[in-house]
Amino acid sequence: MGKNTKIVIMDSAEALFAEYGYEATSLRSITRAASVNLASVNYHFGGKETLLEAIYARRITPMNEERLNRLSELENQFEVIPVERIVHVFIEPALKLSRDQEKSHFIALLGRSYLEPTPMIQAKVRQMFDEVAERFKIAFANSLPNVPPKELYWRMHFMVGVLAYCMAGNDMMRMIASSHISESNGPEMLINRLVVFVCQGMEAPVTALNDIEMSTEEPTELA
Amino acid sequence: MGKNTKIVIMDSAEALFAEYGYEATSLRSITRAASVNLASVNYHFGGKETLLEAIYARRITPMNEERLNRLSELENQFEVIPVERIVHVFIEPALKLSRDQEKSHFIALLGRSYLEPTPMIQAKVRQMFDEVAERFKIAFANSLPNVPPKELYWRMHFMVGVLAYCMAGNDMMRMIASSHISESNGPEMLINRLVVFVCQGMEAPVTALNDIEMSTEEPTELA
DNA sequence: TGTTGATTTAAACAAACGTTTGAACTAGGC
DNA sequence: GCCTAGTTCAAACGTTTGTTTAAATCAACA
Repeated sequence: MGKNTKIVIMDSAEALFAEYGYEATSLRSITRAASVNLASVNYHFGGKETLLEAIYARRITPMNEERLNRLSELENQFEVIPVERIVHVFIEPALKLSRDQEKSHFIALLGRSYLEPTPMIQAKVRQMFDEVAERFKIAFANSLPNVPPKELYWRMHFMVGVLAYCMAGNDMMRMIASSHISESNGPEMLINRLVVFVCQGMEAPVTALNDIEMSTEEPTELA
Repeated sequence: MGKNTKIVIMDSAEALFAEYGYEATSLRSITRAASVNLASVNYHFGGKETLLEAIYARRITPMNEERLNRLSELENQFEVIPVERIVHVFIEPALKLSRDQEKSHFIALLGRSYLEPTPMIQAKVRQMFDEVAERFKIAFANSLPNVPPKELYWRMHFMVGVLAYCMAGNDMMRMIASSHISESNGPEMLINRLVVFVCQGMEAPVTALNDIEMSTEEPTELA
């Protein structure tokens, strides 16, 4: 029966971490929401920090596997993969989780984690992310031969940034959840819009970089 | 002499909040870093939460004023403002603060604040931001007559998202700070790259939205 | 049925938290 | 020089935090 306790704890903690943040969520509020004893967290997970790691691992691993599998499919299917497909395969496995009532809490938690200062969180998220980033970097490089690697590096960061923001769901996801937006079916619409937005940025002509050498009006105030 | 104490406290708190987060930073660590008495925070600011509000107000107000002033200049200068100029005037006043050693801490703090779950922080940041968002929304609408308002709404969110990510400086800013990247002068390079990236997304043809109706491979697992 | 190992429980732990208190101190104005 | 308002200070306040302990309970096998 102990297996069930672990799951109940992770579910409650996941939701509370997402809503109030890791630091602001106490083990007491978690165990109260899960209707288990306070000591259960330390017994099953070792501590608060290890609990968080377990929560990350539970969702991130399958999500990244899906990203990589679907990227492999694209590599088999195309000689040179259209950029939209790469972007879509990167973004969709993350944002589609917000459809799932059960997993939607985690996606908000993960979105925030990208900006979280806590070193342990930083390390954990980065480690799990770098693994897929490398694969996608290669894929992008193949589909965007005109974009130099260094430029690609930055644009991928931008992609991750806006994705993290959408995952965290700064009232954006909440607005599409509350379906007073008549058109289309929730997250799908957001995903499509985001893919279009990111693709345009990824495919931007690199020569345009120096075109925007506009007058900064005021002199630089520090060296 | 009390004025100085307030400033020293705000400076230390700003840096610590940025590095460890609001919840994880104690008043004791703040006052220790500032070399003032523990009770000083409550005496001068009323409490931890009010201290944070004061820190926000100190930097956000002038930043937003600069954005609005420079947008007004553009409105006087152009019949129809080029999109890059609007994007630049929105992004630059924020990211240029990371050049300033003193204010760079705050910009990281603010970047995170966009995703912060704490309700008080959410409210404060949104309130101070909505004021400028409305003005820029109008400006964008004028310069992008082919983009419907609802679409514009989402794209502006994307812009804010990727900007927030860059502000928070998830090791990106750290990499450009550590100048082992030979080319160009730090934040300027990031600003230009980000402007290009965002502009492409803002100007994306709206018809492209439905072009990306790609096979989602697996059936939607929930309704 | 009795015993063993795994799990749950209530209670307590020391440490750290934000905040409050009242006395000590430091200026200017009369 | 004293007095007053503003500020600093050490100390303590009551809570809350994550973690630990040891007894109680449970499930299953011999």
